[in-house]
Amino acid sequence: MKNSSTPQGDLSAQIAASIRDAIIAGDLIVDARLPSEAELAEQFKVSRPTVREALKRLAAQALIRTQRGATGGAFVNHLKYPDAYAQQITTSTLLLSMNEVSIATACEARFALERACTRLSAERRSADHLATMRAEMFRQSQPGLSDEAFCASDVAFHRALVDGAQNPVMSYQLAGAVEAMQPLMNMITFTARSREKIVALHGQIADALEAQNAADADAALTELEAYTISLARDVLDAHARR
Amino acid sequence: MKNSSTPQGDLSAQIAASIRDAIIAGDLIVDARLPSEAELAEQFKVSRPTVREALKRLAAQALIRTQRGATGGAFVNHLKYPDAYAQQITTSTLLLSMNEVSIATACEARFALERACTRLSAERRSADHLATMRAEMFRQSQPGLSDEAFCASDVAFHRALVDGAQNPVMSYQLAGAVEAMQPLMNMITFTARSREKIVALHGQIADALEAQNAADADAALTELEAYTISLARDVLDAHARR
DNA sequence: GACTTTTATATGTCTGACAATTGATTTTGA
DNA sequence: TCAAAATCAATTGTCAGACATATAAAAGTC
Repeated sequence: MKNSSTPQGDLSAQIAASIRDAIIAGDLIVDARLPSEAELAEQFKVSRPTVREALKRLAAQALIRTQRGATGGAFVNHLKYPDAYAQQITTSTLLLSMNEVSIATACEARFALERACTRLSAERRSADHLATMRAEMFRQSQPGLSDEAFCASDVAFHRALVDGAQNPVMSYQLAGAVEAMQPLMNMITFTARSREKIVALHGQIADALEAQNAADADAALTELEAYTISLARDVLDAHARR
Repeated sequence: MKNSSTPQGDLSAQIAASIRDAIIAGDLIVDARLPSEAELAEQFKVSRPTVREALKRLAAQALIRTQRGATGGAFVNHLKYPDAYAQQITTSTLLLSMNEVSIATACEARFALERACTRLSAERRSADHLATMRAEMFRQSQPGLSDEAFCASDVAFHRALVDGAQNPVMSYQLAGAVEAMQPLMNMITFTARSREKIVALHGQIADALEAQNAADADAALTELEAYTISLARDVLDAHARR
C-alpha cells in the first residue's frame, strides 16, 4: 500500500518486504511452505544468496522458520506469544536506553499501565496468581538479595498482577513493557528500609486483589509509584553531588 | 546470561545474537562502525555470506544500518520511535491475527490500556491534542465514510488521547497496541446510528479532557467499550445466523 | 513385516569473483 | 595557488558454482 510503487533498499530488503506483505495480507497462511530458495531465486530473478538474505530478515522477525532436509524449507511461522515478547523486549529496551528516557517518565508509564489492569485482575485473579505474588514478596524480604535480583522479583510480582487480568493481549503488551523497563529500574539502589516499605506495599496490593478491591490496589500502586520515583530522585541527587 | 553457554541455531543466528548482545550491553555505542564484513568473517571464522546473513538479521530489527562506499560499513543504529512503532505494529498485528483473539478480548485490552492514561492526559493535554480530537470527530461524522476510514479516524482520535499524556513511553506502548488492534476493529460494521453514538461518546471524552476531568473521561471510555463490544456481538451473531 | 541402506531434496556454508557506490587522493588546468 | 576533474581504494551488493549436512521418503535386505 505504501511502498509498492517505490521499491526501496537492497534487493534482499525488497524481496523480504514482498514476502512479508504476502504473509500479512493472508496470501501465505500459517505453516504454508514457501518455494525453495532456488525457486524463489528464479521467481525474483536474483541469486540464491540474495534470497537467503531476505529469508534471514524474515526469520529475525520470527515471521518464518526454516527446516533442513528433504521436506524442509521456509514455513510461515505461527507467531507465539514468547517470540513476540522477546522481540518487543529487545526493541523496547534499546529504545529506552537510546532515547534518554528519565526514570521518572518510565516509572510513570509503568505504573499507569499496571493500573490499567487492576480492575480486571481484582475480578479474575486466581489463587495461583495470588500465590505467585506472595512467593515473590517472600523472596523480596530475604536479606542479602542483590538489587538486580530484587528488581527481577519485582517484575515477576507485577507480571503476576497483570496475568491476573486473564487477558492475553494485556499480558503481552504490559508484561513486555514492564520487563523492558527493568534495566532502568536496576539503576535504583534498594536499601533494607526501602525494600521493607516496597514489600509492605506489595502486600497491600496482594491483599486488595485477594479481597477483589480494585480501588485499594490502585491506591497502593499509586503510592508505590511515588515512592519509587522518590528513590530514583535520591540516586540522581547522589550522582549530581559527586 | 541465558544463551551464552548453549550456542543454538545457525552460525548466522549465533553471530547476530553475539553482535546484538554487544549492542544491548553497550559495548557498541550508537553510530559506532562495526568491522567490515571481511574482518567480521575473519574474527568469527566464517565466510562473508554467513556474516552478511547475520547483519541482515540485525538490519531487519533496525539495530544496524549499512552504507556502501569507501567509508561505508555497518553502523549501530539510533533506534527511533517510528522504527520501533513499525516493528511493534507488524508483530502485534500478526500475533493477534494468528492467535484467535476475540474482538471482546481485544476491546477489553484496548480500552483498559487507554484508561491508563486518562488521568495524565486530563492533566497535561495541550490545545493541539484537543483540536486533533475535534477534527477527527468531525471527520467521523461525515456521511459516506467507509468502515475502514472510520476506524482509522477512530485510531487517530484515541492516539491524540494517548499523546495528551505527554509521556513518550506510554505513547509508544499504547499507540502501537491500539494501532495493532485496528484490523480486528475493522471487522465491525458501523451503521449511521452507531457512528452517531460513538461520536457523541468521543465528544464526552474530549469535553472531559478539556475540563481536566479524568473520572468523566474514564466513564465515557467504559461506556464506549461496552457499546463497541455490543456492536461486535451483533456482527458475530449475524455471522452465526448465516 | 521390520529393519537397514540408499537416494533425493532441501538448507547451510564456503570460495572466488565482479559490479556499484562513495569518500579520499591525485592529477590537471587556468 | 586553487579549484575542478580524473583516479583510486575500500566497502557493500550481487552473482555463480560447489560441497557439506540434515532429513524424510523410497528401495532394498533379512
